[in-house]
Amino acid sequence: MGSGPVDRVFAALGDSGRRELVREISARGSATATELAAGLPVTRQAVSKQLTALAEAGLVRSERQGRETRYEVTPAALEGAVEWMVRVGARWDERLDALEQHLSGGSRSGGASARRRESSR
Amino acid sequence: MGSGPVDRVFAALGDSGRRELVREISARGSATATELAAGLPVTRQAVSKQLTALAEAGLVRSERQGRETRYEVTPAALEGAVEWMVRVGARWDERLDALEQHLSGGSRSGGASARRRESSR
DNA sequence: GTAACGTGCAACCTCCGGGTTGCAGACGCT
DNA sequence: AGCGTCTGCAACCCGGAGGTTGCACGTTAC
Repeated sequence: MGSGPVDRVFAALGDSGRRELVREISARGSATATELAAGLPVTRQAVSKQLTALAEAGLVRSERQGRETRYEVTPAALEGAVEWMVRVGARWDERLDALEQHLSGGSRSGGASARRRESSR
Repeated sequence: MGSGPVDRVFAALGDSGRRELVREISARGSATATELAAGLPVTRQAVSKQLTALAEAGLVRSERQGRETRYEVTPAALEGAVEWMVRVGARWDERLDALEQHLSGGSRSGGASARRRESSR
């Protein structure tokens, strides 16, 4: 049923704290548990535990460098989740087109360079 | 921070049971709480409660017809979630291209016509 | 060597969300 | 009207997830 990797991704992203972590790591490029915990009202262990969960979901990747463990996002895991959403939506094609336009700001050639960073809130 | 509508969508989709409900409603086109509960090992009230949560997240829409309340999916709410994922991914553009190819089976010209309905399970 | 930093593991606590039971209110049918 | 069905609301139970404290191990700096 839903025991595939997609399930883990959704479950992992279901928590706002973990989402915040992913977002923060994505913004910094990479980060350690201690670094992330410094800017949060929680303990390092809590962050570490969440990072483990995210890693098991395939959303982040841990890499030990010396005495610290750096984490970086691995967006590949999101593909399955997106696909799931696409399957759920009935007439999605038009929406996907609109989404491309919306995200790329009108032209898909620029790509990452046109990436905008304005917060959604 | 993450108090936007996107947060609710992710939180709602974070539960496998709710995901299953969305999936089932999407497959049937529309359904009632009692109908859905019939094929599940849970009570009608449980389903109803989950449907309420999904409705608050904007993923489904309730509409009362006579004495029964039918639910149908509203995929529009997923856009924000997808956009969030896109923002998280750094070099996402190539992945998005690959995703389009993957989803549409190679050609995006057909659009809705190329939509596939084979279940993933 | 030893002190300081960063990490991982384990036990414990607490709270919230999913589920259930029970009941009362709508609506449809005859 | 009277009965059966579908629904919504409220109170309650319980397991698990997120968080914390405490400690031990590896690593870098002095």
